Amino acid sequence: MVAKEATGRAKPGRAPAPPGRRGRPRQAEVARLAGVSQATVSLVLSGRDLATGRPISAETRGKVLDAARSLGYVPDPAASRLAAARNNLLGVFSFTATFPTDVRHSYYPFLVGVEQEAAAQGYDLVLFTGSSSGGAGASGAGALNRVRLADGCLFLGRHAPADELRRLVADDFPVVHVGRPDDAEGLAWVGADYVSASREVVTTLAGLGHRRVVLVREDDEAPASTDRERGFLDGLSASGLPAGPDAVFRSGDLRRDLTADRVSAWLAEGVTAFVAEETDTGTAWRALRAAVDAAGLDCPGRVSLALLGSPPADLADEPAPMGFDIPRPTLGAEAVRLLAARVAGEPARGTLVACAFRPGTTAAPPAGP
Amino acid sequence: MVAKEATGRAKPGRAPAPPGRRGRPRQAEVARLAGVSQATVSLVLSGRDLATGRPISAETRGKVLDAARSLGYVPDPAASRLAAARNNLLGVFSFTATFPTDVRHSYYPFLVGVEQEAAAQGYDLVLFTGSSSGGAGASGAGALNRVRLADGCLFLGRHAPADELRRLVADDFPVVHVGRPDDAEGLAWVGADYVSASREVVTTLAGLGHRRVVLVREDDEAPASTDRERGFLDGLSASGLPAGPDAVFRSGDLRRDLTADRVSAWLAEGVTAFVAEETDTGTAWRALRAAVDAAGLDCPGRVSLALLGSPPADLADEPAPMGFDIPRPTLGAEAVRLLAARVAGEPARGTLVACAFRPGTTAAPPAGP
DNA sequence: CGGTCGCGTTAATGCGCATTACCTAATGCG
DNA sequence: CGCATTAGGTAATGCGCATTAACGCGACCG
Repeated sequence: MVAKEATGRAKPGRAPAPPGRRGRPRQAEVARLAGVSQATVSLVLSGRDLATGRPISAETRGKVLDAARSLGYVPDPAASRLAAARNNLLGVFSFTATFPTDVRHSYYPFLVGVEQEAAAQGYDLVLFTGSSSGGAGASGAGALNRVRLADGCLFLGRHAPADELRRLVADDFPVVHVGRPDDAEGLAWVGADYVSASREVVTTLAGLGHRRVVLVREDDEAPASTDRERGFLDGLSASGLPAGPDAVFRSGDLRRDLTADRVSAWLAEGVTAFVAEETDTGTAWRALRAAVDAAGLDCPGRVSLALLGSPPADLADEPAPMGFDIPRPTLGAEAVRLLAARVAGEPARGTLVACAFRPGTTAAPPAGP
Repeated sequence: MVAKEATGRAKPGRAPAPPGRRGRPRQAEVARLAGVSQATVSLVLSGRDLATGRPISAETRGKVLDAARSLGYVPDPAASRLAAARNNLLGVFSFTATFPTDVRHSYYPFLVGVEQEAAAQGYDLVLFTGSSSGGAGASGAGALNRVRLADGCLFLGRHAPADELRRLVADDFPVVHVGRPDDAEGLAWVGADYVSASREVVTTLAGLGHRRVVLVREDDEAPASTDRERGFLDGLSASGLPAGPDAVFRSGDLRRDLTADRVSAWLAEGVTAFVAEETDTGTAWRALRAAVDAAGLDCPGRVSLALLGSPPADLADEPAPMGFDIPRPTLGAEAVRLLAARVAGEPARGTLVACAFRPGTTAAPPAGP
């Protein structure tokens, strides 16, 4: 029967019992007590017998269950996961440092959705911090490799090192980027639908009676900016309003260029509403408000204002501007759903999540002439 | 050399490559690439060669390290742990559901500290989702077991299933509870020092000239409540003020019992300041404010008020009450520090974290007679 | 110049569980 | 009654890593 005592070697490999494992009973002990084999214990306890048409007699089941209960058996997750070749872990990698307050405002609401959906899908979360030299890997090159310990990973933040990310994607490691990337080559992503949301803001203004609206934006080319502009222009067209180049005011230094005089001039030309893009610093919105205030204009009595996004945290007390909010929890949940699909083998794709329109109190029908 | 093809059996046990592991390189592959054995790879990567006086030549080290880097190797946490080692993962298990807004306010600030300190100590975090049917285990019995995958785990929330937690502790699994538990039997914990903070509030009031102060509290026996009362009474004694039983007003229904008349009566007796305990709902503070308002008393002109904690989120706009804030990030960081120590083998202990005194605008010297 | 170290490396082994090939007995079927 | 099934269970195997006895090979000693 047994026949391999060929080598008379001793037995190496015996490791000292690690903490947390001490007197814990194993399946083998349950098996001995129940008078069956370890394999049977595994089958019964995992319920795999019923599922896979591999019936175990009720009597045996009972004996095993009793034995397990009386010994207080609990499965070792490490062993389970090792044997099952999957660890039920989803990574969340954030490039932005954790400290800045402005990030926390977007990161944690997002995390709420991630957490909820991950739990629903049966995954636990591993948080990788881009800053600091966390975990095994340093922060330099190869830092992203840490995430391979999970079954898949979410990436947040604009400053993702493209090459390293590409490497992961090339290795077929399931990855989902949060925020539409510049170059979505084979990369799965979820993003907010700025185009539709911006369009809705504009059509709503048009519905209030505004015939000339101006968009105020910074001078960059981020997808987030161009999407908003596109939505803005779409909205104008859809409302039958002129969507020419003078409907957009673009400047690299809004604080300097967006003056009270400029605003007054627009009013004289028939402009009755202004729309600011959202940026992480809220520059456009601040400049717009400042200029309108300086011009002594009442809002929404004299001019209507809207913000294509949420106001910066420090302006949370002021009256809510018309605009839209990014449903961060939803975004997080959608990201997890997509990632789970990737892990399950589905191909990469991009997904847009609708934003929530916010009526606010800064818009009203235009004043009479 | 080889000699055990004795049994002509086929090879069972081969699991089909499941999703989620795909191209993840293993030590064996690194070994092949480097032209050494898997054991050598393990020795080099774990740095165990230097530590245990088992030197590996610099040349071999280099080859292994290069191979590992180029393959993007990361150890499998489950395998590491199974083989009696660490995986540089710390768990965070929260019992309270994550959704309720009131929880987010305390959970995420705490997480900020945890994250930062974990990164500093070289750990990554695993978020075990307590709510919902998370991870491998259901939410029922044995749900806590998932945490054994990590090297240790933080537990948040009051509703920790004592028996399961006890089991982990009994198995010598490193655990740190956040919040002083009712029964700290062998359990490591971190908590806020309500006693000292409450005392400071009282002595500050006394320093302003108040000679009679009343504490308003609900009728329960949570450590958080009794600690505050103790600190309150300590503060009175330390200031040479009467700390008799009539210095504490205790009621199961403050909204009903704490009336304007009652407050007026206290004033007539010479009371010039009131202190409310903090609860999750802010009941005591709300009731106190309502009564003072109803009595038409100016604060801090006529009476001084203080809150032994932070005001509830919905009252964040109102003037800040004198009191103290729980330094949640610090608490989180301290929890991680303690957990890391436990993982390293140090014995369990409890730790108190000092709260930050908040002057606020609701306290002033007592009005003249 | 044979024997011994010392050093570097490898082969073998097990952690606890899941999986599956195979085995035995009881039963069905023509 | 002989053979094919089915039911019920077991033995063997491997997941990926850490550990350690043993091995090979020069250097060094006597």
